[in-house]
Amino acid sequence: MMAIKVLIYEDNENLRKSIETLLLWDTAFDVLAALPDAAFVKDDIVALCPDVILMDIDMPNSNGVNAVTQIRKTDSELPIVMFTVFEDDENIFKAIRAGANGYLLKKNFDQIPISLKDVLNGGAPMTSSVAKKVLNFIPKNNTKTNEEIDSLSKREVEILEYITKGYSYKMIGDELFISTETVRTHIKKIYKKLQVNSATEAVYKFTHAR
Amino acid sequence: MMAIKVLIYEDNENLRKSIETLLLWDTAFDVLAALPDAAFVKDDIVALCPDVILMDIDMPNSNGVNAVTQIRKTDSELPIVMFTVFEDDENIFKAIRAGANGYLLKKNFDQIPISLKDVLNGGAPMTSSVAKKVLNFIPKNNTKTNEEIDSLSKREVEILEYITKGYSYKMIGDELFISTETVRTHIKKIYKKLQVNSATEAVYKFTHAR
DNA sequence: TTTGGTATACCCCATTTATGGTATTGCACG
DNA sequence: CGTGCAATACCATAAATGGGGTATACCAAA
Repeated sequence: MMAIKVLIYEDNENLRKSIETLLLWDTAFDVLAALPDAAFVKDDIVALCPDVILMDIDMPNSNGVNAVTQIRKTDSELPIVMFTVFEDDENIFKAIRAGANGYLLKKNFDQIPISLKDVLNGGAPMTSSVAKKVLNFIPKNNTKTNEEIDSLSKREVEILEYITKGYSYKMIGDELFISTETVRTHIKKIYKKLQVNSATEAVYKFTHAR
Repeated sequence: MMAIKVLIYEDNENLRKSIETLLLWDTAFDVLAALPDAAFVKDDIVALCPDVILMDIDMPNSNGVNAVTQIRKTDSELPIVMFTVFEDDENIFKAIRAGANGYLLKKNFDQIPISLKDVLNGGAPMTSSVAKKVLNFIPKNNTKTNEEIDSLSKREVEILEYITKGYSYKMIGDELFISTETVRTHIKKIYKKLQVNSATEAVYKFTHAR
């Protein structure tokens, strides 16, 4: 079994050394480099060919999330585990959207080896508190049905969808082969049913239901 | 410390007994009931007042995901951990959207105690292979940045957000303590930058970017 | 220092939208 | 066979919005 080639980005020197030491203990790993700065992450990858990357988020002169974005521009597969103290929605969301594969908190330092192995096996290692926040990013089924919107007829929904796309009354009429006046009649009923009095308000209610 | 009151739904009798036995070993738990069917889940909850639920997905006469949906109609907080062999996107997605808090695979049987404790502490216990699939539900950043939207100034974005919420020019002006005319000036620039000519069009472009 | 971008504010004018009506046709449900 | 609802269409009027200007103040970058 070949050793897993790891590339580490972590600006804190003590922590960086600690991670190296931790991984040296485990013969499964081969630390290619442990760098304090991800400014040249793309060059580093070309030069070192890592199997997996451990990436801090907060570093001077660079940002771990940006670094992930950079990597993903050329390599969509290389597993990346974020390693950070940040546990807020914003950072987690940004990292995931940038294309990170795992999200490890610094307080779970000891989980580094298992997480790196895990991500290489196609998993997405993350602390369960982080997983909780990830779940929150997924829109839930709204159990309580929206009466106002349900009361709209099929035609009304159709017209509201055109409104949503920014069509004017005239454009909608042309599209549906009905007069502008008829479009207006439908819209008046829509506004009554949704209890609004402008297109943007109706769109807001409509798109924020469910 | 009071014991954690657990309610179990699992149609397979052997497995059901095994789970009970496993939790009996751990004095932290108090198994209220282990039922083969979730048909009367809402009544069960009212009668037993569990702290946490372990829910199988595939059961005769009922479905674990539907059961979660039923529960969420009246209780949005009660922690629910799914316990299933299904590892496909479809089932995971449905369960999460229905409002499940954790997703445990039957092959990780031994993780039941830690997962139940975890979910009660606000975590979202899940196997990392499941976490991986959950991540896939989150839309990734489009590497190609939207130049039009990026060109908007901070103030312009702010105003566009009010437009999105259905505010009229006057309401926006009142909200930001600027004149309606200034709001109009901003909006004109927004339309120029986004190359649109109505509020609904702008909102459509804005909300459909990213 | 000049230039460019941002934020502020006002004017005029044409178009679009919103609100209030009225009216016909067709279809489904009791 | 009415009654109700959906879908169609038109009229009048008022309010809001969009497009064209012009102008000042501030700040940062060239």
